[in-house]
Amino acid sequence: MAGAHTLRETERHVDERLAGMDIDFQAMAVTSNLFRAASAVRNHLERSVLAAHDLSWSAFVVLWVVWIWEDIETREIAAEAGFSKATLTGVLNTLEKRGYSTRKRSKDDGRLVIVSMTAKGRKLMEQLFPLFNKQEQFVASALASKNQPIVADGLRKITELTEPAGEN
Amino acid sequence: MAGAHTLRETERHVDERLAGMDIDFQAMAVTSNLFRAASAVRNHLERSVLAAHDLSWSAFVVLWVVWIWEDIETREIAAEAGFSKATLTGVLNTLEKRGYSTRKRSKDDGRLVIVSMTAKGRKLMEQLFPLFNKQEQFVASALASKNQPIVADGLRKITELTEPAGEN
DNA sequence: CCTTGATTGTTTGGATACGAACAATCTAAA
DNA sequence: TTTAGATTGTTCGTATCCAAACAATCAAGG
Repeated sequence: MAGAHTLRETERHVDERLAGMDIDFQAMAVTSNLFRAASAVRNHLERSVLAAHDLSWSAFVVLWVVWIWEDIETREIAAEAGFSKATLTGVLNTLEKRGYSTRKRSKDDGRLVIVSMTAKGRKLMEQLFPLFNKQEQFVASALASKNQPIVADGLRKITELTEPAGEN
Repeated sequence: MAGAHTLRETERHVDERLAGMDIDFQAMAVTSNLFRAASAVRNHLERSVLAAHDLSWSAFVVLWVVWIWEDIETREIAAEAGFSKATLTGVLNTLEKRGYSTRKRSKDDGRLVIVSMTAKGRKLMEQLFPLFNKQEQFVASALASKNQPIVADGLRKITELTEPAGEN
């Protein structure tokens, strides 16, 4: 369990504190459960898959994006992975130091940097991702199969609604 | 939109790279959308509600837990809020410095520390939480009302499945 | 009473993340 | 050609977060 108290205890305290305050409890449940789930799943995946390879969460996300897109511009990686370009610089330094990826300047535009995967990086992902997906299956197994698309679509709609247009 | 590419583009690339690899795409969608949504919603709530009061995410979570439970032990706060006791120490220092909460040693057990809210902290939450909940409503409005409990329950089940027994 | 082991909050050291400032580069208008 | 503004990746300073080590306290058994 998450907290030291049961759900029912928590509900009672919340109801007391918020009595007469016109609160949307259903919406509250959606967001609070969203954060708990994301945190729990991230920890689970880090421990069950990434820790053995000493990979941080963001390092794995970057590896994934580069693996899928191959020869991708760094600005695109930042957008896909969902964090700032400052953070990306550090992660790429680490990955490059370990020999998983390489950087080269774009010939068409001297400002851009293109990231590629090394054979070593590709090998890692070919080994790692199936294990990762096995754990994703475990996570999704908490849901009835018919509910999985409903949850996935709902989360995607939430993302689209709340995500600002221009990131970085 | 999240990335620089459309969903359809991404799907095509993913399918190519993972051809013949026996991947559960539905489970992959659940988890990847989970992280995107959590990150987007957190950013949205920080910008739309917390930034005006210069409150970090964890500071708000701690305020919330203390507000709901009143005179709560720090170990319980950490468990409810979902982060380490080391982090909690720093957050409580900040909140105390701003006059939102206070600490006192437990009389029953000299190891424990009890956290209480000040009148100033209570006032802040009474003003802040309704605004916060309004934005939670906005977030949940991405879902059809009948789907909101399905998503909330699904996320709770995912949390229970993946969260380890003893935290901290 | 004394000792051993467990528990709790804090401190410390290191990893991670971001905004702002910066240099290099491109674009477009004069 | 020259100049002014935009864009991109990196650097720098700062904030956040955690695991491990630590000191204080409690509980239990002799």
